[in-house]
Amino acid sequence: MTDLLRTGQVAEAAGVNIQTLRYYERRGLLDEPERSLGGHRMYPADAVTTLRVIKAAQRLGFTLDEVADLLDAGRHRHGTPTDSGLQARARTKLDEVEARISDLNTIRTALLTALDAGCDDLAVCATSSCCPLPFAELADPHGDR
Amino acid sequence: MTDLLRTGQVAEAAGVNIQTLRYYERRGLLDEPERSLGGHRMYPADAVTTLRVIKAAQRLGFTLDEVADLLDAGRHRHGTPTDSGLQARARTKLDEVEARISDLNTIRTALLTALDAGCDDLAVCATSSCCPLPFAELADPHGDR
DNA sequence: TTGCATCCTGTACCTAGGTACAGGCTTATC
DNA sequence: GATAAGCCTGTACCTAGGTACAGGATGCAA
Repeated sequence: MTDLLRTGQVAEAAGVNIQTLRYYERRGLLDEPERSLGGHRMYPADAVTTLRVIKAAQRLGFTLDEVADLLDAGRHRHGTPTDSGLQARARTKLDEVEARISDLNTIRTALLTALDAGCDDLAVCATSSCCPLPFAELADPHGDR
Repeated sequence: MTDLLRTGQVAEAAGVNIQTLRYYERRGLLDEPERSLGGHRMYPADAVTTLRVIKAAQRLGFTLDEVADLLDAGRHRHGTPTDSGLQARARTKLDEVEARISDLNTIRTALLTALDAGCDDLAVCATSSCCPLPFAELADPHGDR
């Protein structure tokens, strides 16, 4: 009952779009807030904190699904000693990030090689066996961050 | 007239989906091939090479738009001495890749920090000022490879 | 000539993480 | 009570790089 915030205030405070709030609610990242008699959402102050946590986790490379999981794990653990799985998940994510860095280093090396060799036309390089560019190998361009 | 290939043969040889061939044609990456009397596409053998070049450039981190540009630049230069712009573009791409690596290293450090500090619940960390996780800073999660 | 594999076009769908818009209702201020 | 700002819902759209499907035509071998 104490100082509830309206959608616009929460969005402003957390630095996100209003639509994003509703999107996160749909995705299960944000609890459904109370409503005013007229149906307007009324958020407790800690919704802003939750939003900040979501943004921080995203910056660490977690997808929204993973963040939802993480928040959920934290919530269903009031009383139990510790371990929300955050440690394990962070380790997994660290592995992913390191793999990605390693891929990018491979790409970096290939680009340096191309610069070094003075490659000037891909179509030509592809047929002149002297070009050092790897036209078959190279890490899977598996997208993602 | 010499040994033209059908869609399925080209796709198979280059290791891509048939739909992808048509998609690349629409995007301007692949020249429109000749057609049989009945309207079936008939590709020259070097279409396979072009596809391999496209895939290689993608692995180097170029988007399809950039690859289209690169191929085009190569084509409109039959006769001129050198410089298709590949060198300059490779340098630009190298910068992007290095920036991405640096971002990921920042993320990596943050994850290591969280592991080190034994952080166990994001929601708790966010409110306990002793948590070393950066809830505001950190590189823009700018997506992309 | 039959039959089946291959190919054609057009259109819709997929992931991820949102953003935008239309049309209408609520809240707050004067 | 009027008016403007803010909020509601539902739905469509965006990027990037494809993939899938329906319904019909073609190519090729027996």
